[in-house]
Amino acid sequence: MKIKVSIVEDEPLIKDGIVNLLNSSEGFICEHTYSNAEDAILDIPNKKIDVVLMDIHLPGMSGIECVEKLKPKCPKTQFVMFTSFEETENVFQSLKVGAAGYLTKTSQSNKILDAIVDVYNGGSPMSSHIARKVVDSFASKNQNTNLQKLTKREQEILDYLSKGYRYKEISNSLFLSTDTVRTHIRNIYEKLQVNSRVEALNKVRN
Amino acid sequence: MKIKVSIVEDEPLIKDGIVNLLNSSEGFICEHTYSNAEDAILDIPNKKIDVVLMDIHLPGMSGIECVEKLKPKCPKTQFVMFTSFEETENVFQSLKVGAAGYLTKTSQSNKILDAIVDVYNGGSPMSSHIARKVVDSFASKNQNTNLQKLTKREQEILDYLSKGYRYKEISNSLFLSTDTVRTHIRNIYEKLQVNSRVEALNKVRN
DNA sequence: CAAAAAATACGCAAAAAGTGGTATTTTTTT
DNA sequence: AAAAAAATACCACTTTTTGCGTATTTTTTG
Repeated sequence: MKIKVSIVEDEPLIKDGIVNLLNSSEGFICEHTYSNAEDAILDIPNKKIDVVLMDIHLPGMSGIECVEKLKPKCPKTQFVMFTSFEETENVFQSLKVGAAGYLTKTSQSNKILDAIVDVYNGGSPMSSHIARKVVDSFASKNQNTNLQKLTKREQEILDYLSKGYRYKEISNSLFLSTDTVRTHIRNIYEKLQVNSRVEALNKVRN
Repeated sequence: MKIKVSIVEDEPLIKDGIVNLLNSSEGFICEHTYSNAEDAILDIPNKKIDVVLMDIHLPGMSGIECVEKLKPKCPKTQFVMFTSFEETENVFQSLKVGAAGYLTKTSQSNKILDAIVDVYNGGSPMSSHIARKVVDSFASKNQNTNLQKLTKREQEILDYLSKGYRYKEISNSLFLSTDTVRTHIRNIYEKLQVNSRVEALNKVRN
């Protein structure tokens, strides 16, 4: 089984280079290529492509937008961004909209093939620097200063609020009177400077 | 400038091995070690450690919890998890609570030193497989099937709900009657099978 | 063009949430 | 031991949300 690869790249030299590399390597096949995002969006959903190499800088629609549109239509297809330099912010954005990894255009042939096999097997090829950005973006949400203002009990009750429980349901769950629950909630709102559940949750869930 | 490293590991053989490796390598120094999470929590905040190697499986409190407690107190210190095998779920959890990367205990000496330098320089050493898990966890939030059930207008109104707006505030913002807003919200709840704002938001915000 | 979907709107009633005041007991901190 | 903070509880009142029914106009789709 060969890995079916497509490439979206406007520079013919680079595109042809990659196509040659793929078709002359064992285990890869590249039959469809596109020189802009618009064409790719129209055609890729009709082919069953395993891996798409996507240039970030394209004429017209960017490669990032292109992934954003394509990924929902082809959830099984893996997208690997193809960048000139290590453009941290762009790569980061790409991962957010559904790309699985990225490659720099200066990579050596074997690195490129490795990366394609890697995404195909469920990995995310990326530098450790980008990896850190990604890790940070979902780790930071822990030490929430607003949450720390609340007492244990208040945090517990807020947790029930976040599940959509009613006062009565909370009081039953915690064996308290509803009035006590109301008091706690009033204090929570006071501390967080809000006047409703949703606002309170927004304050603690960044 | 040497990189100051600490290690939290209950197995003396492994711990001593690492300490030896570090102190006999150029650019590293390891003066403080701990054989359990509790001791580490008490002492590490007092030292200015650059990188902590943290075993996941410790007697008593786990290494994951240990990072969770320590990271807020020492935001500049980088934590690298130290695992026996590639335990995907545990590593993933560790990253969530503040670790920057991980190492397997079977790594070769030079890989270990490389990883320490890497985190110290702002990278996140990890396999491409773990990287994918991390990427997925923050990318998935896009094609939310529940959100897709809603019409444009309904999504727009849900967006206001998510900010804690009242019916009146929403209708004023959109130049609608509050009754129309109510109807939309009723339909949103119907489609999402919920009976309150918070529940609706939970359905679309995974 | 006909049918379906989406967006608009009104009314009534009940349930839930939010506001304000007050107070006692338990736990923690100084 | 005294003071402060946290957890508990009750009452009265207002505002907001939710539930259910119905209906017209506009837009989209087959």
